[in-house]
Amino acid sequence: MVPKVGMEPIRKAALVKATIVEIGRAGSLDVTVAQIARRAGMSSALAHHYFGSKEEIFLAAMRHILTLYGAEVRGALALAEGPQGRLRAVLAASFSPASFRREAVGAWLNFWVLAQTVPEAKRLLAVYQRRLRSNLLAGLRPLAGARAEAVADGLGALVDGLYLREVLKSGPPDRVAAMRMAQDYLDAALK
Amino acid sequence: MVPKVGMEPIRKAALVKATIVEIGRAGSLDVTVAQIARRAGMSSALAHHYFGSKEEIFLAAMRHILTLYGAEVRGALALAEGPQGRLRAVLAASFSPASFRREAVGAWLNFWVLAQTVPEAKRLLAVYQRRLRSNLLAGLRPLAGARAEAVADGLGALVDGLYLREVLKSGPPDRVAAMRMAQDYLDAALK
DNA sequence: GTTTTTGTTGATTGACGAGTCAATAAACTT
DNA sequence: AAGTTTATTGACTCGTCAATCAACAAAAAC
Repeated sequence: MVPKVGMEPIRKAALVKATIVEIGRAGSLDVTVAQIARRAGMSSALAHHYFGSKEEIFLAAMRHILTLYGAEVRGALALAEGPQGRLRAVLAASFSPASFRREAVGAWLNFWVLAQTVPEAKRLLAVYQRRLRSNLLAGLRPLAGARAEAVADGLGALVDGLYLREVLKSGPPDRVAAMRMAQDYLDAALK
Repeated sequence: MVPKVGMEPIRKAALVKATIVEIGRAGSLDVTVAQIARRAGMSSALAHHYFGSKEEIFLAAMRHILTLYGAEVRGALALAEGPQGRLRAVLAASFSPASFRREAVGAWLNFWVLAQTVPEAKRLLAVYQRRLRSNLLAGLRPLAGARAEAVADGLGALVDGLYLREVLKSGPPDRVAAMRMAQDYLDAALK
């Protein structure tokens, strides 16, 4: 009830976070703006005021998740040494506690659905795929030569598949198992 | 306008087919019963009459896709010889023209979303996963021994991932490429 | 100190959609 | 032939929800 100045970024961040939580809870994009706004501690009118439309809210949430993931990758890559280390770093980032948590994975799946109808969502997902691919490729070329591309594509699909399966599993996410599975693929492909 | 007897199975089949088409078109589960009914050539009231609710319609569509896939696998398996042949057969069925077509893949993704909220949908998807796993396992045990389970899980995730990626791609589905990628994984794992 | 910008919400609008119902008609049953 | 079951739909109810609006309050600008 006490309006303060400089709220915009705070409100927007709160809405983005609330959106991911709500999508994760609902397990679908059937989440009302009112729900999101309530969780973020404001009226739905305010949510519309800042974002203009529900679609914009979703897109902002997507960008947030992608940004988070990007940061994770950069961070891990900075410490990595050698091609093998770089590859491990990329995989570790993909299955990091922050990225591989229930909410985020659930949201991820639903963003995939969103991408089928909203071009901007498709674009964002394509950016993610390209980035993953080129990161893997950088590590793979010295190790796999001409086969690097095929391995990168396979590994990318495997990572996505592991995310997908995580959604259906009950119980807490098992990052270690997922990580090992990706690593096994890599070892077998490089043998 | 001319009621005939014995329409129930015909109407139901038409609705199921229309559901898959509409979900594929829309790219989401935001499809109205009226849309589905119109495509199936009847009123929405009739759709409700036969299925009771929208959710039941979705579940019937899921069962249909799973049944189709199951038949495909059985058919391919009948002709297969030896463990290698059986594995190839399972993969061929997974990427068969009927299963790996746009509509079906799009519907598949959305059923995954449905499984997050509708227990019966989750159960159906679990059945599919178990079946795929045990089919792969049968072929893998003679070839991979103790590592069979890990390979089956990895290959299963890869197949799901390839489906997922198909959704985002533009252009017609490339069954051959998907098939090769799965086969490469297999070859590498068995090496 | 008045005007403008920024923050905020309750109330309302307008659309849409799932599910129900009453009514009509043909086809089987007895 | 009367009664029951199956097929079929147009019209309606009831709820939900995205988006808008009018209004109020505080801070910043002038």
